[in-house]
Amino acid sequence: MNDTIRRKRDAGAEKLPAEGTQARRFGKTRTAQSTALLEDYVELIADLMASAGEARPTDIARRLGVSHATAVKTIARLKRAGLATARPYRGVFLTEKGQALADRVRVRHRLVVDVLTALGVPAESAEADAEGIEHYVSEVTLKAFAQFLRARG
Amino acid sequence: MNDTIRRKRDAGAEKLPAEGTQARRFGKTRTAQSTALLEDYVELIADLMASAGEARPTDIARRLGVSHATAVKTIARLKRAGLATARPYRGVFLTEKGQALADRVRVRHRLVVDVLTALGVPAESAEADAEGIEHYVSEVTLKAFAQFLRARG
DNA sequence: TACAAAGTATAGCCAAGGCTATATTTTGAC
DNA sequence: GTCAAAATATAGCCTTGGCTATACTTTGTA
Repeated sequence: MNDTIRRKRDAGAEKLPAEGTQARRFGKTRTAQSTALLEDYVELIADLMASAGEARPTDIARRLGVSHATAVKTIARLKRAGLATARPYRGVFLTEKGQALADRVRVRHRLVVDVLTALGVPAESAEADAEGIEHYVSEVTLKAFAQFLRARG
Repeated sequence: MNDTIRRKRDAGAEKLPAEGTQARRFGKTRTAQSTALLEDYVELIADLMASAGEARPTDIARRLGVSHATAVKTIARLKRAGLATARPYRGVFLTEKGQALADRVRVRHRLVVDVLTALGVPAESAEADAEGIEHYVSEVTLKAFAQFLRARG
């Protein structure tokens, strides 16, 4: 029908901001998403081990709001990633690597929640939002957060 | 071999914190992930329309760092979601709904970047991290951010 | 005007992350 | 010691979001 668009297809093309930069940025975000779930699992497993003495697929599933089948499948991924060990019907355990990740995640989570709270976000929202936000906070930003909290006393 | 675990399988079970709450929290995070990508696309399309006068699959793909095929497929999803319209070989346009979403996303993005910057995060990191963070900031938190920036002048 | 290059679309593949339904194992109670 | 219930595992299916390879339009230029 009409072809108002497409007339001069490269008009303004060179005016676009550096695509490379943004592409890399988005790319990183995508990668972060794939690790976010594993981080959640590792965090939760460490939590369950500490509070209940063991981490069972059923508890993990319930806490994450997914089916046990899904939990089991993801635990298999954790094993493949070298973050956890598990033998059939015998519970899940974190490897050293998994424990290290859990520690890092826990610290980061705390920091994000504290910053949100310091900014005036209600505790409940801070906890809920941190669950999503924490996976996308870089080391640099994390340092700035810590600094901010320290300065603020 | 050993069965140290599993001995008393419900020990401490009732000591676990309210699973319902956390399950819902994680559940929300999952849902947010599925909309995050569409938000990115809508945001970018609006940006391209404004800066280049049109939004073409190839440009979208390049800016997002994905293949054109992936971009085309996701654009189809945008159409299904009622956020965009597109006819073969004729570019992508936002619907009213899509434009409204783009506006909301843009405002939110700005707010997140500004808050990060105010906290001392370097501009580049702030931009990069905001790309991931913004999708997980609730309305309540957004309000707190705005308030914080206002109070801080 | 014809044609090559650029852009666009489609098909078919893969892994992740979700589900339900169907085994199988373990456990605790009888 | 049996056996039912609970937990666990497996199989098969779906959607999303990525890819490459291949085919088809559009466009600008020779």
